[in-house]
Amino acid sequence: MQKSGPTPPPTDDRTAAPPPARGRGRPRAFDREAALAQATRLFWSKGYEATSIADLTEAMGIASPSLYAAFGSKEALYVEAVNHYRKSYEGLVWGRFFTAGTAREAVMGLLMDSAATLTGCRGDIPRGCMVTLSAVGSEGHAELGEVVRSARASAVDILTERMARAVAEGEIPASVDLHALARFVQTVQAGMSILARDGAERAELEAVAEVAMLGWDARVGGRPSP
Amino acid sequence: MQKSGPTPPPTDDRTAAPPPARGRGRPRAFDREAALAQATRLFWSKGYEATSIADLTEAMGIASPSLYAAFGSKEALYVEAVNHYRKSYEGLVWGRFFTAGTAREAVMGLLMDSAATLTGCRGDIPRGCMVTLSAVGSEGHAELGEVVRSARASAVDILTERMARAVAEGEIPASVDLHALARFVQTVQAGMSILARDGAERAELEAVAEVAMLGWDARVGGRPSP
DNA sequence: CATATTTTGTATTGATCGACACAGAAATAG
DNA sequence: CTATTTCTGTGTCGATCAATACAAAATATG
Repeated sequence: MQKSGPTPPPTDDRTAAPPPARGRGRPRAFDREAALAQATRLFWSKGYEATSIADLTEAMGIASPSLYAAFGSKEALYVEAVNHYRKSYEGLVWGRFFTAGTAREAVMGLLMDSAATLTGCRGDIPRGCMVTLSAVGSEGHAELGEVVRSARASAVDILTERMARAVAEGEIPASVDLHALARFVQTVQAGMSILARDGAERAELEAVAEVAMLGWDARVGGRPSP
Repeated sequence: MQKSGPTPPPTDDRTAAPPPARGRGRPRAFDREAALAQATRLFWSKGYEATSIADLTEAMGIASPSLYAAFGSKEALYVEAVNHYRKSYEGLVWGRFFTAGTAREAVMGLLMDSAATLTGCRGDIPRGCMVTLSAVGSEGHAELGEVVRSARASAVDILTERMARAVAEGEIPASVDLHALARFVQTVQAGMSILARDGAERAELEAVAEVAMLGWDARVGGRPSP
């Protein structure tokens, strides 16, 4: 028995479906991406622990063996859901951040778009940020906690990098504590997720963003830090 | 059979142990308050869903029938735990708020004490605010959601009332949007809980609080809102 | 003392959890 | 066609969930 065959690389990397090559056996009867999107929405609105396999199979329109064959386990499905969330929805919040000409406009755009997106004003999506709210509820699941923690860390990294560029371009004085400023923006955005989940309206969060930008201006445009 | 006896009022109100009158039967072998404190810590750090009865009985040092006899159900125990949390720990965060002479000092004290308390720098307590973090994870438990939601609402009420007093005393111009300002402070404090749960240090949150106070100053001390 | 009342410890309850066995169905390969 | 491979649907696995039944133990009352 020849152990050859174009065995596609054993797919050790999670979250990546092997090239969509159509295999040999019975074809899958459901849309994997659509099912993943439904699972994402469910995890997003209910959290990891509170979402059961029964909830998932009902929302995804498949039976549990199909779920396990396609995604492996509940934890692996959650990891894929987080990645799907980031690819599909983070642009709503971070879009203007990357196109803005100044760091101030970038942060302003981030907070304003957060106010709109997190309150569900961008179509029919759950309230709050899936990654931010995963800070709670992923206790006791080390691997999942690491996934969402690194996602949050990347956000603060992006903020810090953008501000460092602004320093290099002369927009922000070199004396400003960029880490504190990035943490401040992260704090406001994280708080927005909780307020939004609690029912706060878009206009309220926009007013919060405006006050936050006053803090930004005072720190950046004002005198060098004490 | 005479239906008399000094039946203490039927204890319809939850969370209130009837006057510690020693009843007739076998005395309870554990300290109800101490057991409640342990349950509070567990709910606080793991959340409602992720905390099982087995976790609770182990931490409280009792068997499940004793738990149910003393507290009624998991939901009722959680409600008592939230009240215990508020009575025992909210003072660490809100203490200076009520003794401060000005609204600014009150808010500054609130945020600074939050930075210290939420990072566990006030003794051996879990990170983050139990009430804030309950915004997530109490989905699908209507009654519990209402308890923690009203607790959060009372926080923003307290903030607004203090600011209204400051307006009456001339500290804050009447033109300032108090609701937006209260929401801003609530947002920063809520965000701090998430950052703290994520591992942020006290000094980082204090730096965040300082930037937030710059926003306060710009809004309150600055020109009347645009 | 005897009796009533309450708690404790052991052992379960039915329900639900995540995950899977198995056989039939649907496709490709030879 | 037959053989092989893969997916679907039914049914169910052991573990754990929240919540109790039951009887022995411990207190108060009479």
